[in-house]
Amino acid sequence: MEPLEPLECCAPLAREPIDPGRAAGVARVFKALGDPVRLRILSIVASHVNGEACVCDLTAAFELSQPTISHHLKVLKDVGLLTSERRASWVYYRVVPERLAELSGLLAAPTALTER
Amino acid sequence: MEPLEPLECCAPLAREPIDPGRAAGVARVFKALGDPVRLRILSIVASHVNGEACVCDLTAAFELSQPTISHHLKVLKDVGLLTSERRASWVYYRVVPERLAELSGLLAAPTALTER
DNA sequence: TCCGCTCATCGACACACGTCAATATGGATG
DNA sequence: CATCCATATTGACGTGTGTCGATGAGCGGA
Repeated sequence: MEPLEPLECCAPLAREPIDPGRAAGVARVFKALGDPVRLRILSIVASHVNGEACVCDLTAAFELSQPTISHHLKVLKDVGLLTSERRASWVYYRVVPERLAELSGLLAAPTALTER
Repeated sequence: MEPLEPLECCAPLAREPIDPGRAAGVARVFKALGDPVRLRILSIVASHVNGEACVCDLTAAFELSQPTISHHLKVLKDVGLLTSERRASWVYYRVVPERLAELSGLLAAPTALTER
């Protein structure tokens, strides 16, 4: 599994049929979002003070084992939605806003034509 | 599986920790997007002339069996991303732009603070 | 150096998912 | 009614995924 892949970029889904290769990359990211626990983790981290949260903050928020939380964090990190930084004994996670913006842009526009 | 659920609505992920119940509903939609074939189907339908495509258009675009395409269409329809309408022998699918806009809004905002 | 704490990895298990061939359904046409 | 075409449903199969307990790895303090 490639570490991050160079960013999706640009054309919204409704503009033209998405390239199969790009579809595979984008699908990986959406698949990572396709789990309730991961969505909540992402939301907790994004809305946390300073925009970061340590693993202990997250394990405390769920009734799930610590390995399970760690697994979900790895999934989100592998698709570039989160980054992590070790500080002393703790590991802090942050969201990658550009990544969210890409996905948002992919889905945007088909309803009200933005310009024109 | 409930047919559509009343629409997600509103607060972006980064505003505050998402409610577990809402997370479950949103995750279902993202999971539907988490497959390359379904992403391509959605994109093909969205960018097709008149904003609609029949199943025959789609089976022609993939090297997959007709039941498989039909299955993916059902998944996308069950989460409210597509609607279908029978016209004579053909069934035409359209995207639900409001649904895409919801998801787009959920992911938006965390990067450049929109107001302020 | 040894211990305790935080987090990651491993191996196993049950279940969900994508795919297909076979079959059913439903409309149009003769 | 019989038949053909387009699409949906069913059942089966292999693979992927979420979860756990057990264990390993990194860091700081006594």
